[in-house]
Amino acid sequence: MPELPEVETVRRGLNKLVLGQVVTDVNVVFENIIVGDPQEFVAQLKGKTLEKIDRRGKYLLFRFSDGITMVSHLRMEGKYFVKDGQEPLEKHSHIIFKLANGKELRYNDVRKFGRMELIATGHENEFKNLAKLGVEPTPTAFKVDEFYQALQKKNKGIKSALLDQTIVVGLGNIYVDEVLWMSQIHPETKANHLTLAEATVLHDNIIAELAEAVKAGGTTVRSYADAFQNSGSFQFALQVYGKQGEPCPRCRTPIEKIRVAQRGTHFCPQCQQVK
DNA sequence: CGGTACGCCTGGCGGC
DNA sequence: TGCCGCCAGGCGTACC
Repeated sequence: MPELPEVETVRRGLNKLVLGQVVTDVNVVFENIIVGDPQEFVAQLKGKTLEKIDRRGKYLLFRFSDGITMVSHLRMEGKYFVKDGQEPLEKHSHIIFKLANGKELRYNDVRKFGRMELIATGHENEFKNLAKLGVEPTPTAFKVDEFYQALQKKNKGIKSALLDQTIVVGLGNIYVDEVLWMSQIHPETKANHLTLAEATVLHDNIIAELAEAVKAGGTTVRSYADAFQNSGSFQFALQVYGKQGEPCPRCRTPIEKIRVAQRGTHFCPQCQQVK
């Protein structure tokens, strides 16, 4: 489900709902969600206080007392709900954190792709999935000249390069199609063929687009919901994602859908041409 | 090393 | 209506 704006929206919601709560027990219904030994996972978290929730790229970092961080990735369909412990369990709730106030933080994931893992706070970069992440898409962390240099080293399509999270984090299949359309760059253009001018436009659009989507509470295409079970509203701002056959908002040429890097890819064949 | 293909899962939808 | 194949916002791993 989620790209950076959706993960950030979930993070903000959870920070309002469960901060300062003590975990009294954890019920692991589907063990494959947990990386490592599920019993150890439960034992480590019992009695710990949730102090805050951070985010790195699309990963949520739950900061518990005693230097424990729970790294949680929602992958395609993961969601967190906060429910009263009395309420019946949803069909796809796989990990249930019981809280001292009688509520439960429930992790729900139809496709069971999400993963959770405990690490030592401050040692994030010893975990290679976190260590390989690129910069956050903010004006302070994400610099045009570094972006351009990184693209020069990538001998693959720009869409694939932006999806792999090693240059800049946060873009997924929806927002990458949107920013490439905004920047008038074909998704199969080799990353190392972009000019500095093109990279600059793309850089500015990535920052602006993700910030706008965060402001809108994310995008709901299928099933995304934040911690309050609200859906976002940014789907109303999408220009090309899911718009195949509809006229390009810029030139009226019908939007096409093709497969790039094994992903459904939407673009305007007139405005976005391979160079 | 860097690049691409496939597996992980369930459910919804369109076509027959 | 029922079944089947395809598709889905992501990542990690295996293999070249």
